[in-house]
Amino acid sequence: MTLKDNSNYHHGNLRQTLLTAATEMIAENGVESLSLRKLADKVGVSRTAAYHYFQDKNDLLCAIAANGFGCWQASLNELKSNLLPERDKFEQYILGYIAFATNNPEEYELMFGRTIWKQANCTVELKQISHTIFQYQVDMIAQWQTLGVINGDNPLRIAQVIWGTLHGIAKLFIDGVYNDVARAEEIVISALPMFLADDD
Amino acid sequence: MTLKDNSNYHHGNLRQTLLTAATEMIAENGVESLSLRKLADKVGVSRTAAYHYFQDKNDLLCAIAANGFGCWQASLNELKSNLLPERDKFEQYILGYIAFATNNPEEYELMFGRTIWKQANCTVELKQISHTIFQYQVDMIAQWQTLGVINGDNPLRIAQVIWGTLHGIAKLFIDGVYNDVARAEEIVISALPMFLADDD
DNA sequence: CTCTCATTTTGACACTGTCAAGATTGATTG
DNA sequence: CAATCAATCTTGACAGTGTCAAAATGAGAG
Repeated sequence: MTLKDNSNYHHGNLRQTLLTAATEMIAENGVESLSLRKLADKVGVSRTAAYHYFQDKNDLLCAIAANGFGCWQASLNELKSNLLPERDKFEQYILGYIAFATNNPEEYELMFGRTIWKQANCTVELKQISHTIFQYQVDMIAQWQTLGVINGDNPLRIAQVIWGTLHGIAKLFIDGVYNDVARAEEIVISALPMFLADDD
Repeated sequence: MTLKDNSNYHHGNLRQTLLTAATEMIAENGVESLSLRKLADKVGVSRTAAYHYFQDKNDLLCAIAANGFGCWQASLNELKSNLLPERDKFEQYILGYIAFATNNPEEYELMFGRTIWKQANCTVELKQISHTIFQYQVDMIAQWQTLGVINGDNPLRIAQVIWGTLHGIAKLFIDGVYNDVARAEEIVISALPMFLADDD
């Protein structure tokens, strides 16, 4: 399907159209298979039109990733504002993380993958929003630790370990090392007792 | 430096030469920046010479990864044959995993990354050797659990969780989400108590 | 010496990102 | 209303990529 409707020139909101179309293409076939030319075709615009809104391909990808972080942030806010006991909230967080990753595998790959982060390809805008969220998560986990929901002495360290675990399990499935994505949730559930404080 | 010595034709052991040169280039600048043409230049051979030994670029990459798994297997064997108490062996395994990943980041990326594993790009040869090693690791961890060194009920699941944690921490650093690679070891050390059985 | 065939090269094609220069058009003036 | 302007989009071009088909090369067998 083609997304353009107007005449060729002065599309109106090409920037947004490009973003959504690109996000769609990535979700379908992965970051690797996104080319600016195919994107332009899909939107019904010439090869280099995107260069008026994005410095280069990398800039586009960063903008998409930034969007993804926005969604994830919203998800976190929703979690924070519900009324479950803290222990259940932590479980929700864990499961929510894996759900987000496995439901949007290609976007997750973009947000947390080497395409963007390797050798400082990362935009300042993206660097800001992502660091904010990283910090936000660390704070959440640190607080759960302070509240006695989860184990460990160093709050920062335990937050990094938990993130690492979630990220690692997600990645093994997303990258295809494991095939059956449905298993990701099972695995992370069996990781839960490792984190939770021993209630006796 | 150029690796060829003979005359142009009938290089002698071009396959091996290509493999080592490619491995070198990947270690230096990452998988993404390896092109068959630059590789050919470095070896002093024409662009398409590699096609006589590898079906395509992917086939080459799989062969390199297979090599990497060979090294990692050797590392595991060495660990298994030392005389430390099992608990210390487990620690050595954990630290060895992170060391391997952070010392050979680009090769690790190739071995466990999406370039090869996504959408069945993986060679049968690679699939075999890697699955053997995956299973080997799972067995090791399962045995540590049986011996009471580490916690958990389902040996397979705990093995997957531990692998996930190691993989995740390694990846966060390798892909550049975290910058200071030296921290990887610290983080994984603080993950240790989570796994180890509570000795009281 | 000639033949054969594994090995390597050359030519070509489609695809990629990106730059520089031109074309189009809606809005803004006079 | 007409002319100009600036934002927006297109065309042309270039270097780089993987890969296929066909040609060239040379080492060893007969």
